[in-house]
Amino acid sequence: MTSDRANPTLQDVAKAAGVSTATVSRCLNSPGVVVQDTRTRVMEAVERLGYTPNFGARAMAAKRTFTIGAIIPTMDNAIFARGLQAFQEELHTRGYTLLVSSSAYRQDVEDEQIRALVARGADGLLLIGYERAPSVYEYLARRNVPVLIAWAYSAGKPQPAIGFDNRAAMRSLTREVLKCGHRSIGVISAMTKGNDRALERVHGITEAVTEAGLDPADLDIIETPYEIENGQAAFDTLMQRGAKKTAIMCVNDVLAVGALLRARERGLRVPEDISITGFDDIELARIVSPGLTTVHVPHREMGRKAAIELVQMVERKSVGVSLELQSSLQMRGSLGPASKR
Amino acid sequence: MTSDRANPTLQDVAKAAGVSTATVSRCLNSPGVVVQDTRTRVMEAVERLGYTPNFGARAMAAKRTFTIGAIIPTMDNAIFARGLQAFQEELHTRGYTLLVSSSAYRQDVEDEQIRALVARGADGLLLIGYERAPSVYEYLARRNVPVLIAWAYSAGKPQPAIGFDNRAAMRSLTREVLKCGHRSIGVISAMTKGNDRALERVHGITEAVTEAGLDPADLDIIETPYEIENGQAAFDTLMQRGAKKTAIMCVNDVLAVGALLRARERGLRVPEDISITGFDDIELARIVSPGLTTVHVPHREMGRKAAIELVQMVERKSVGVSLELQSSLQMRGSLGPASKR
DNA sequence: CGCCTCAGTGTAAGCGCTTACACCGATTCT
DNA sequence: AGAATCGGTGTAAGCGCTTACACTGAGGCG
Repeated sequence: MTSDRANPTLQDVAKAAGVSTATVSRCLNSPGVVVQDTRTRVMEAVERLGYTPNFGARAMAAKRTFTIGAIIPTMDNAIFARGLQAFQEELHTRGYTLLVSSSAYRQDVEDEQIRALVARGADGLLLIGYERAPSVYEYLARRNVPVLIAWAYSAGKPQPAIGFDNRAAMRSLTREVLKCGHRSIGVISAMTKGNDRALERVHGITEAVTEAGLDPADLDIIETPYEIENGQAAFDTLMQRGAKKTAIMCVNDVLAVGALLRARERGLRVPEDISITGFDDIELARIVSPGLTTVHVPHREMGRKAAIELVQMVERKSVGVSLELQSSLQMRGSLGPASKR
Repeated sequence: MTSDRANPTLQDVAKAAGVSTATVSRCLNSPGVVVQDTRTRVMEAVERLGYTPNFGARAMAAKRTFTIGAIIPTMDNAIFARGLQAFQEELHTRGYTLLVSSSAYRQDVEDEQIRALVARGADGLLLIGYERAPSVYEYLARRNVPVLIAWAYSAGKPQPAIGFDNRAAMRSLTREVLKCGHRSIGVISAMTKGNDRALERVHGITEAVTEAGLDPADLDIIETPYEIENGQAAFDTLMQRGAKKTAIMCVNDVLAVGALLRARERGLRVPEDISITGFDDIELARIVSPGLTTVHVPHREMGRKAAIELVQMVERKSVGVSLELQSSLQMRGSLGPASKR
């Protein structure tokens, strides 16, 4: 039965090496405690049989999986990719494996995937942004699974997070835009429902505008899903309605690139005829011409530090501390003085 | 003990609902077989306790996980993202969950991750390209885990695959380049070690060149890792050595974009002074200006069909059939007539 | 009216692994 | 020399779940 064609088990290895299952297990998990001679014999049997431990069984017995789960809104573009890559690398050096799912920016999907990852025994979870149903946090707390929020940071939130202040960053960028003399500004936002990063960024714009003594109601704001095409379409809409804009601020680079492309297609010169700004500083931002003025986010640093902190939490060496990283303005060619009409 | 603060188990639910564990299990897995009344009682208990089945235990007992694993070379750029997204979506509609890891283009890492996914009970695996150690295929065969190859297709390989003929596609693109009068061609390839797609593409170029009666030895080929920066550096190298090139063919869009940027930085006009081509037709290709002439790959279709076939294989309704998809040339501005010196 | 059938449920045997505890022979100490 | 110690190994009890099989009572049948 046990030596059945198929999957060798600990039993099989033990038998093959002439030791007990306990010894085999020890060879695999704490080799130091087994004497050299036995160990080589066991390892050889492992090799010969092509044995791979059954993860489920192991997790069940050990109550640890050395697995971290991450759920990102999308894999479709590069925003999360860089940070996640760094996250994974750091995790790897610490002996953890990363499991990733993407929620397609849908809260119900995210919910489902959180449960899936927990059920799979994820020792900890990395989630993007704060906004989700309280029941989700309750569930996680009850299951005692540490969670770290990334890509966002707001003082005063109960959840540990590592990220930057989306609102403040956008505020500074907006100040620059205003400094260039722009007064009629269009805003292309991602869908803010369930996406607190986008919402914070929009807030940053309105705050800066207000602070400059302007009426934020004059901002022409449009919300659209996260695709280049939508950036293009939104740009059209914005140009067709209301006062003539001299600047378009986008809450992320993908939408900004869409706007930029469309501007070019419409024969507008950037920034002479119209300025465009983004957020995130993904690769695209420096590829397009003119380069996109945007907010630079320390993706890799964030990923790396998130990994470090989350592992601490998982190993109960930390209850979760928040960390605010600094974003910075990345000035490129797409922002210029407001065109005098 | 069982009602311990922490994770409710089947036991707990059973007790709370006043039924046996078997009944709870049945409610969860084949609700049809349980009478309405009991079922609602159980479901209510499940809800109340916030119960989530332990995946490991379930996998161990049922020998099925409804999980598919995929290992891609990188998440760092968009090549695999689109196809993977489609793959995941299709999987989801069929009740499967996708687990993704990235191997950073390293075979040893891939190897490790294959084992990790198998250990986690992946019912099937999606792998990119054919090239890997035979021992890996043996391992998978022994463990009886269905594997589907994607992003590549070569007739005559034993493994089922879904993809396109990288070599033939590059051959046609090269023919176009030759048709434009280019005779001195530089090639920027990704590292071909362990990356059969890149190698095939290079072969495609040499074949087309040979077929045109030229000497493939005149091709100036350079290999470099997969980053925009490297494309830029490679472009410099290529321009500095050997005969003056009129066209640079890159085995993928990322490198091509790097080359394009550098060309621009060096004050070269594309395509008047130099032509540049890519491969993959990722988003970047249409963002840059001039747009990149490249090979369009049906990413989403590939992802979707891969999911369908792999599920068939996992459910033992197919032993794995290969499917060749058609790629097509995507002509944009970056390819033009050879500059007459 | 007793027997068979069958739908609905319970019982219990694993699935493959980790680990507390027991055990044993070889040192080391007094 | 005998006791205490200790490193190396085996024994066996779960971990939480699925499922073959056993059981029970209600309805249909002759």
